Amino acid sequence: MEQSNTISKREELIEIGSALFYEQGYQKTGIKQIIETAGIAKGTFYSHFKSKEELGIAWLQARHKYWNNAMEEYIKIHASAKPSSKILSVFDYLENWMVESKFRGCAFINTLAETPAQDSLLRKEIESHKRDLLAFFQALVNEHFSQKQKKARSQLASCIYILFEGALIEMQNFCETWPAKAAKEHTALLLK
Amino acid sequence: MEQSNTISKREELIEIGSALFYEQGYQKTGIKQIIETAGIAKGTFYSHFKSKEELGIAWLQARHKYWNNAMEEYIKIHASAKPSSKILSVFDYLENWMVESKFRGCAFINTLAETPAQDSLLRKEIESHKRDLLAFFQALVNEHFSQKQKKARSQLASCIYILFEGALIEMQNFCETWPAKAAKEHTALLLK
Amino acid sequence: MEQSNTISKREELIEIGSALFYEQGYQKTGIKQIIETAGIAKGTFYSHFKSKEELGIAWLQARHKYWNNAMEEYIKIHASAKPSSKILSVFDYLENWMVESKFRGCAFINTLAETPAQDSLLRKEIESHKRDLLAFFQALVNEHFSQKQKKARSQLASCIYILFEGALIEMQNFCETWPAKAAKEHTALLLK
Amino acid sequence: MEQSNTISKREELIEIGSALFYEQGYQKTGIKQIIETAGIAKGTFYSHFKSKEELGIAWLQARHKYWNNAMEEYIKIHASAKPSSKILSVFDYLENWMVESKFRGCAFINTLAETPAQDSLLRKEIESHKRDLLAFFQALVNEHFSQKQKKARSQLASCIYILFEGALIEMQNFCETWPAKAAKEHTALLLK
DNA sequence: AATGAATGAGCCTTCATTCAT
DNA sequence: CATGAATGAAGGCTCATTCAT
Repeated sequence: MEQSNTISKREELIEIGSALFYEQGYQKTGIKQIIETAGIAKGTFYSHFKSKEELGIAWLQARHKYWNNAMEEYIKIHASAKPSSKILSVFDYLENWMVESKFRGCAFINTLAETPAQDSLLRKEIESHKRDLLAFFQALVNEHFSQKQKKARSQLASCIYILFEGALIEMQNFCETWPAKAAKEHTALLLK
Repeated sequence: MEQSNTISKREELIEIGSALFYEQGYQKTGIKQIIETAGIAKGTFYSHFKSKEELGIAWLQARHKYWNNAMEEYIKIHASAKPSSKILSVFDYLENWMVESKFRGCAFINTLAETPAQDSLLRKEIESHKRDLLAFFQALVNEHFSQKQKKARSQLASCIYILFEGALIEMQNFCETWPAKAAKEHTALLLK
Repeated sequence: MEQSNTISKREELIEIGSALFYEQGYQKTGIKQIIETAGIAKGTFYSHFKSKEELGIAWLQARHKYWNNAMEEYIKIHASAKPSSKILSVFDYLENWMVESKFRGCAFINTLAETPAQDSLLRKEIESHKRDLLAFFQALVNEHFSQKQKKARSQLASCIYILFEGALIEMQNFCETWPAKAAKEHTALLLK
Repeated sequence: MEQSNTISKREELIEIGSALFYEQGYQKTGIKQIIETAGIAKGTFYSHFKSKEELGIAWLQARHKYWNNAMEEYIKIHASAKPSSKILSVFDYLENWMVESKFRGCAFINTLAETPAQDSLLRKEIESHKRDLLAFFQALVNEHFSQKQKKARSQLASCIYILFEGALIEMQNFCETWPAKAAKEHTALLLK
């Protein structure tokens, strides 16, 4: 009964960690700040997570779900049923994201930049998230150009994906929206 | 006399810091490791740089020069005099960079990810470096499509720039070369 | 019915603790490692033992029984009925112990070294165990030299005991068997 | 000038650490307590020692010197020039040590008990200290029984050494002086 | 019995920087 | 110009124990 409207401490810690990791970066955010924000003791934190990295992974996994949901929700509202409309809508979503929130770029790419070790568990989450996004574009492109050859469609999806990623990082760099606009405009041409 | 073939201590520190910052990230690299690698004392470091950030800035400035030189050198050798050839050559340079060195992505983008504060001096260097790269593409696009309208040329340059940035980050993410190839292939179409 | 072939949880914990305490030392072994090895929760541990020290005491008590049994068993097999043979056999037992097992010295002496407080309950177990060993030698010496004076016999037993203890600690230190051999050889002379 | 009557901070830390390590044990003594006793900051400690283990080693090395000096000093005062007198005097030194100070047994054996890892640097110091002591007895035995065979002398020295070590540990265990007395008495017989 | 979240002091170590020498 | 001791906060993490469920 209680349980349904209360979030568990673990989930609360993921939420707190998520906000801090995203805003300040993974490295710069210490366990101390997390537990002080949560108002709990060190040991309590470590009864929920065996390490900082475990919270980091939980963060990225939660963010994966959250981000994808938000994107799909945006598309549902703003795009038509046509796959091309959906693809273009993703670039609007990107622009909207920057404008509407405390935008600090892509959590996954930021964490990638902080994580040199290729075999890090964080890197696994990052790569997996990005593979999903690429697959998302691929599926829509396949639908849009159903009669084209597989290779051509694959190249197109890659290109759109790269444009999306490039736009995302440049918005973070310049704190401006033109990269999203430029990437969208060009993607529109590609879909003709 | 001595001075001409000896690198100054300051420059040596920049070189050491550069290697460590790039490989491990700016945050993860401590002053201690830098001075131990250089074989000097704490105080000596701080007589050359007033803070870690100052070394960070010197690093990015040095890297800006180094990276641009390496790129221009690559173009000089591998591209023809035609601007379109030069542009495409930049994507080969990108691929070659990953294959030939301990590739850890773009030092500037990595540092951007670690540096939330927009007013940070590091951010200024990052933005400046990227503006230069964009301007570089713009100049070549202008030359290539000299009869087109300014706006169209500007959009094209932005698009190529975004493709380049996206390819760069995805190579780092997937540790594969296809993003550079895909971005180059598409850029080739844009230049027709 | 069940009970006869199942070990109780308490005994299982003593066994697990014993192995870890002996191998790693009392201080270095944490409750966490013990419960994880046992596959139980923190609270469960504390429903069986009111403190770490209580488990420590149970360990030493169990070890006392185990070690004495093993020694007596060894003597039964390797020594004749003569008390002198039994005494000398104890030194063989010592050497065999080191060779045949993951030898880490005497659990009691190791714990003594970790336990400065004289009034500690652990210290009581340690002293008691060692008094038993001394009494064991005393009884055999008494039997062997039944016509000698009490004081002389007491001195001899002490001396053999000290040789045994010294050999034990030096085997641990040097990871070699010569101390047992030397102590045995000398004890043989004493018994002539 | 100042320097000659001031002890360096490093030496002061070794002194403080030595007292605490000996009284409480190596594991139980934390860096926190050491720096609080010294009245310095954590970082200061780590500018003098790169780790706790380094202080531990410095402690054992200092104790080696200190203990040997004290023993030799004792012998110089209490023993005659005869090697047998010197050997017996060592057992008096042992008894005196326990009576005159806050006796906690042998720092080396205590640390051995706390240090399972055979390749630990602490273990090296411990073994080296004990080898020295054995060699010390050996030299005196050689002098005393110059006409005996090498093997016999070696066995005798080992035996005296083992008696000494055994007495030492049992004094710590029982908090009584009889082990030193018994070991001495027996050693006296051996030297006849 | 059994669970595991909660505690708070502690673990060893590193951080960037300052400053007297 | 160089040294390295000094700082104090913070780094991630473990400790033995308690207690509501």
